[in-house]
Amino acid sequence: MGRKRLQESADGRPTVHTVAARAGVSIASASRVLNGVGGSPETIRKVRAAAAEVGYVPNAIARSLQSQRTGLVALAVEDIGNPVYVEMMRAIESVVAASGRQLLVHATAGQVAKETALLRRLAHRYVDGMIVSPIRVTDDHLAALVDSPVPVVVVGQLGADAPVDNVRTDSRTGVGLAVDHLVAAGRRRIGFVNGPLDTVPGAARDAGFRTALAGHGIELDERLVEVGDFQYAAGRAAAERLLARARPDALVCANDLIAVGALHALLAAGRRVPEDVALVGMDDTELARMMFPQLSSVSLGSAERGRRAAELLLQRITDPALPPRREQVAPHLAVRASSAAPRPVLAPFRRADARTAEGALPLVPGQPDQEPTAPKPPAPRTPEVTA
Amino acid sequence: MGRKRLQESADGRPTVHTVAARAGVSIASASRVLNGVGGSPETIRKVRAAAAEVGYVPNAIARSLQSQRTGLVALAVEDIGNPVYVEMMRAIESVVAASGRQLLVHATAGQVAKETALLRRLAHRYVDGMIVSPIRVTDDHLAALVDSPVPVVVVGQLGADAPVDNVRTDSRTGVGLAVDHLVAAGRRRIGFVNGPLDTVPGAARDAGFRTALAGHGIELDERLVEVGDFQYAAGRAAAERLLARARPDALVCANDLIAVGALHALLAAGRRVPEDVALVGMDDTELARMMFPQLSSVSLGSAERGRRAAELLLQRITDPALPPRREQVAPHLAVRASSAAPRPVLAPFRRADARTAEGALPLVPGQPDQEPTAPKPPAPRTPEVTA
DNA sequence: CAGACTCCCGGAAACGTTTACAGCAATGAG
DNA sequence: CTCATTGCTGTAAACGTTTCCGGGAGTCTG
Repeated sequence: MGRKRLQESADGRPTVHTVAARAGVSIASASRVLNGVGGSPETIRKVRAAAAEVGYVPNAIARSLQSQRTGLVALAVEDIGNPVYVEMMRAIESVVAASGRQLLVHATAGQVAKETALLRRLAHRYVDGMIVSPIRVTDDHLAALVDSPVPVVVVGQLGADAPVDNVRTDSRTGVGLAVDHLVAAGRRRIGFVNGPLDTVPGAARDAGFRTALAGHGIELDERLVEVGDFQYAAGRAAAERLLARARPDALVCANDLIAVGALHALLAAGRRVPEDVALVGMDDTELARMMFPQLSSVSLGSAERGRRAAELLLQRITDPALPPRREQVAPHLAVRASSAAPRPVLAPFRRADARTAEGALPLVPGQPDQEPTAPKPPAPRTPEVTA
Repeated sequence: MGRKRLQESADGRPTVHTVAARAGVSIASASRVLNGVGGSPETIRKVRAAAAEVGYVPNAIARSLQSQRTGLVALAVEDIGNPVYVEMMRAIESVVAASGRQLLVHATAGQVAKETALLRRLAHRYVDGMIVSPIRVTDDHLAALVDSPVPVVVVGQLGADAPVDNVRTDSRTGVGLAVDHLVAAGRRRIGFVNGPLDTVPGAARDAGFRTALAGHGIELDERLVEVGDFQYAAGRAAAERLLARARPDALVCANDLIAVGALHALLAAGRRVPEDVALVGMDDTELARMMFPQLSSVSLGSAERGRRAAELLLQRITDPALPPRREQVAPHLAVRASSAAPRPVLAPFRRADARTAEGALPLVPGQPDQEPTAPKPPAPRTPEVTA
């Protein structure tokens, strides 16, 4: 004869069978009581007691198999050390939590393979949906996204035709805001420290920088452009390379981590910020405000993008038939001390290293930021919680 | 008659039944082929083809129900915005990934209820194990940890008797290292900006600070102690309160975020760092190196703790019968520019506010750190048990 | 050529839960 | 007093996979 049907799970933990047997009722009754639907007072008492005695804890996997949902939502980002993703994550979390679900985060370290694998694994029903923010988008990627078994929302640029829910910003324009601001402040030798050009944001920002300079009739000196990756150390190294061969009077950085690296490089090289070199970062993370001087930064609305992505996802989870949607969040510039001092120039700018010191404001951090300058609050969006 | 047994899942996606039917084989054969075990060449061909045609993707939930494992490991931390957790996470991730599993992160925002809920939910079998790093430990908490249905490893202090795998550091001693260093550099009016005292690390660091001062025969001026929380903004505010009522010549901060806040407060108040006030943070995160001047910081070995915790967890997953283990990682101090200038004092220190400026090194960031000075405090500090 | 061995296959049971359905007792109305 | 209604209950069928087991065909050995 076969192994007698036990009432415990393989590893010895109690199951609903255990509880039912102990309470002297059927598993159906036990399950009902445990879920709080139905049951006579007496049955409820017995089942509750039995469950407590054996320390019953339901197996969520089994429950999910039956109910076809897990109550979990995943977020896959490239680098969880980048504060921009932290802000995004917080925004997503609050929306997701409000729906009674739980958010799980996975860092992909920008490896396409890893990210695709995650999709192909988690998405195999471990989660009810996921939000991914890829910085490189390959065809493989796209394919995995398009026929994902669970709803997916992408934060970031994606081919216009991709039938995937998508929340993006316009970082080309964003870079333009920074350049406009610097030009208005009299800066002309504007440098750019970017991330890898084979990433979506890297390419967009490069294009934005060139377009913006051209728009002001400034010819680009290629020695003023340097590329690293989107991290602090690489940003600093890239800025050092740039400073070794050129004398910018302003630097635009492709994100705040790079900007912090550049700030360090500048100070170490004895340049004053903003008097000698004005500095503008991107993403407008908390990090920008933590620096001294506080960094001007182009906000790409990461919290807002996160919030909207989460809402899109929840909608799609409840109604998978929805057509693919695309939303856009406008960038805006937060001017702070690192670029606030107008460069006192009288005549058409000539000598790049004719720097003056006076005229620079004695900027003290702690002053309220002169918040968003540019395309003022994009829309009457619902008030956002995050900073 | 009842609904005919369909070969598709409820939501219309193909199942192994679909594939088997289409390939003209049994589900057992289909499953075998899909898992790469057995199958004749012909069968393999047919099944593969069928799977590709219908776009079959296995349901991981069902698989997990059968195999009793998910291949997922969760990490629950309080604040994912704190770089110390990012470092820990990276270390854990690399160990976990090497074992073929995937790491999921959940931020609990320090809410006990949330964390316990996570435990009670994820732990109900969604993951094969989890690492949690609670900053507040309640009885509820402890109970949830002890009888978690899946293996749990705690990073942080826990009652000595708790039968839970546990990797800790000794932050009492850690604070002592900072104080020793500052005293050796001639500082006497040493302030302390701490996190909440009702947290485990907050309490431990407070005790460490008091003990260390006493060890040097320095009487503690309570005005030099201030409390916020473990974030940047609160740290800055706390430092401002402290500076408004006292004139420290050094500040120890309970973590690097607070230290950055304090740095900001100091610079805004016109104090030079390190000439006027030496500054030491804790956790030795990347953030400390990103500041200008770079911050001295007490490393609590977060990456190492993460790595060890992950190893402990993997061991326990494979062998749940292991007795509870406890490991400890020793703190050490990284001295950098923010505290490197010895305060030039000749005679036994007298007047607390008799500060001098000369003698301070013109410290340039970017110099190699004078790495770990000493797990070498004056007295062999009590190796610390619980907090 | 017979027997043993190997390989592949399909049926069916399991993983632990939820839930449709039907039976049954108690209650209320007429 | 009868019948319909209500409220619980238990049986059993799902959810989609993996895997044990027995049977059949083919191959090798003696």
